[in-house]
Amino acid sequence: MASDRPTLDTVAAVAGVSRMTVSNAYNRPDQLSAATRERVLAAAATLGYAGPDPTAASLRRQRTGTIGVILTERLPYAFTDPGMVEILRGMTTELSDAGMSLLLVPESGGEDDSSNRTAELLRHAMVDALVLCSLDPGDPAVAAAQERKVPLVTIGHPKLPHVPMVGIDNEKTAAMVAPYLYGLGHRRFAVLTVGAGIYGIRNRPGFISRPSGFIDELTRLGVKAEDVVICEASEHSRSAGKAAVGALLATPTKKRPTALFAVTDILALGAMDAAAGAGVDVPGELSIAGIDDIPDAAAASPPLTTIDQELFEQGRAAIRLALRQLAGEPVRAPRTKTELLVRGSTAAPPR
Amino acid sequence: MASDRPTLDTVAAVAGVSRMTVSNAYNRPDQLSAATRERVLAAAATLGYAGPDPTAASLRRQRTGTIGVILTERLPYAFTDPGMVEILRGMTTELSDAGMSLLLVPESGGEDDSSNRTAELLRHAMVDALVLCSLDPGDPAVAAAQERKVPLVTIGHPKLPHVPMVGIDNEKTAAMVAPYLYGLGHRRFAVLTVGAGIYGIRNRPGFISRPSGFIDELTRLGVKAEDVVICEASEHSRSAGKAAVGALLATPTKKRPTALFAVTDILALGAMDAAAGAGVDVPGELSIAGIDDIPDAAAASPPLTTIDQELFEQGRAAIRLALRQLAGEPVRAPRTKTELLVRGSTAAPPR
DNA sequence: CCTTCTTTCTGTAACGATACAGAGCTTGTC
DNA sequence: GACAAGCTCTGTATCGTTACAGAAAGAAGG
Repeated sequence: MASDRPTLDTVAAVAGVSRMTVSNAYNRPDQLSAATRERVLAAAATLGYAGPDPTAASLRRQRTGTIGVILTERLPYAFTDPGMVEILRGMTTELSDAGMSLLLVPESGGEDDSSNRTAELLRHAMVDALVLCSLDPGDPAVAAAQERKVPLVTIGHPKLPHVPMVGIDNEKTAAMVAPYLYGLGHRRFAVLTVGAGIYGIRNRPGFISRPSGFIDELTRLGVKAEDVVICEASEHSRSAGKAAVGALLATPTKKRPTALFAVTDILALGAMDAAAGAGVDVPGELSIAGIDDIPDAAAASPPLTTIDQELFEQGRAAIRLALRQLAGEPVRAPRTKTELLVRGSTAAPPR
Repeated sequence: MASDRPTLDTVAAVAGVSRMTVSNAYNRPDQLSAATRERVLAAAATLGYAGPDPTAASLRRQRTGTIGVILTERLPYAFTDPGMVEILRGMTTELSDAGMSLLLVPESGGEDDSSNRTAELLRHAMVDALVLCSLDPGDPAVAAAQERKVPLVTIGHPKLPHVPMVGIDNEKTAAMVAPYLYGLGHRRFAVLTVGAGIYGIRNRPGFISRPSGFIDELTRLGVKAEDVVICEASEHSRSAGKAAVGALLATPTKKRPTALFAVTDILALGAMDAAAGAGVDVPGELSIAGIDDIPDAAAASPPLTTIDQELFEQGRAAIRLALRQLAGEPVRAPRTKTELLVRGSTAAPPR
């Protein structure tokens, strides 16, 4: 039955007009008479013409109408992270306004092989610009993205030359929590982060720099290193966060830290789950604070004290920067505000 | 400085080889000697060649390596819906394995104008196949998608001729909740759904068919229509769900329904928020059940009784069906399992 | 030494559209 | 009636690749 797909020429021949007229019928209705246009569209309908081929049109137009995004973790993992989802939401908001689409490039495979696969996918991605989201500077995807020679924007990390970056200073932001908890009277602390080099999941820079920023600040306040316990989750998830503080909660009350700083809200919520399970009162016996202010943070009970880093706005800003580069306008990276939101999960230590 | 972008020809000339050899250097390393390949790549590096243009390559190859997704709601809204996110997660899982990318087509603009805009974007989307997610049959995006003449898959709705559909039977699924609650002893019910024709947000078919499936089943069990109160949220969000049951909770205890069925977990959680705020004990004074089994459902307190409809698997299945069509293999829509998960938010009515 | 493979590389012919510049033909104006 | 100004419509020249078929040259085999 159906032989080859009809093209503009096929339609043009049937409608008895030139190929350009058919093209105009789709793209510039004002360039031809209504009568001709209808005749062309009728011919197209008869032939089952699907409309101008988007790929061919993009090639000719030299633009794709798409912005690509590379996320830290493998794509399916990214969707389990409310913080990432919030960034994506911000990006799509801005893209909606611009009438552009979003291309999510997955990380296929795992282990070391992923380097080649990702680079390969990136090479074939039809995009006008790329946004790199919290990638490790050494990630092969970063190099592959740079080779593409399209406008680039990074979120969180890494800072590349000539590439605008959106995000917060992880060390400084984490450091904000220290004086607050110290001021409440806490002297024994725990830090919950994701362990380095976890199989199958790449580490976000924040998993290293946030703990150190927090601890450095504590040190400055006079807290001794031995009074800071570090808990490492096996991955960035609520359940892993819960599991990671199990041992901590099992230590005798006298010795146990009275405040826990989790480097993300996900982990903080996991810690709250663990506390609830172990019968440890939050904030009565243990204060918990996080970073991100994901939607679940405020809805938790007690509501989680955290630092809002405007993830939604970061997503918007990233796309805006990409669009500005495409338009040839000058770009300068915006400052992202961070604000400590004191809620119910933190209080003075017991006694 | 930088004049025109170098192309394959430019590189070929500099490396002293034919254009095809340069192409092969990138795509088929086994088709040329290692020495030549290095020479070519060196020339490319010198020229600042970004690699073969993905759009041109796609045109020639007649495939994009991308599957497009159209979601019910405007894209930014979709990311606030954990159910949608779960479906997306499933889709990306399957796409990762296939080494393909995901294109999210936004709904730009709002109001009626959106019809044209969406169709327009769909027309330019460079994809090998499209997945339509819970769209209303009358949505202009549905027609636009069909005109594209690429393999199609729908999730949830609508059922289109020759298009495989993934999803559950909304009426039957909702009907499963009725005998369970009735069996617990409940006789006065409330249904929480999203009101029809809300501005700026299109309605998913489930918002209509689920309430009717539930109510029909109740009727069959002998419950009178006057003993079923319908609450309509202004949009599909937790807070709107909370607001929508405010009046309900304010009614005198004697008259108040003892069981509430929310057509989605989001709404159910909103109802739980409202109950908590109004001091109504769940499940002591009010049983609440939802549909979806989103991650937050199990984590809620009390954990939410709901129906698992395997959203993650639905996402995977949709992509699998699309890929199978692309491969020219026969497709048949899979059955999605639904299972009532009885948790802590439902119990026998008071007294 | 001739034949038959391999290996390595090259030309030609699409892939399916759009930008741009202009060609006819009306219409309007004085 | 001549000339400018619109409106429609048409050719030509790319956009930057890859598929395919084969050519040239050296290796292997008898």
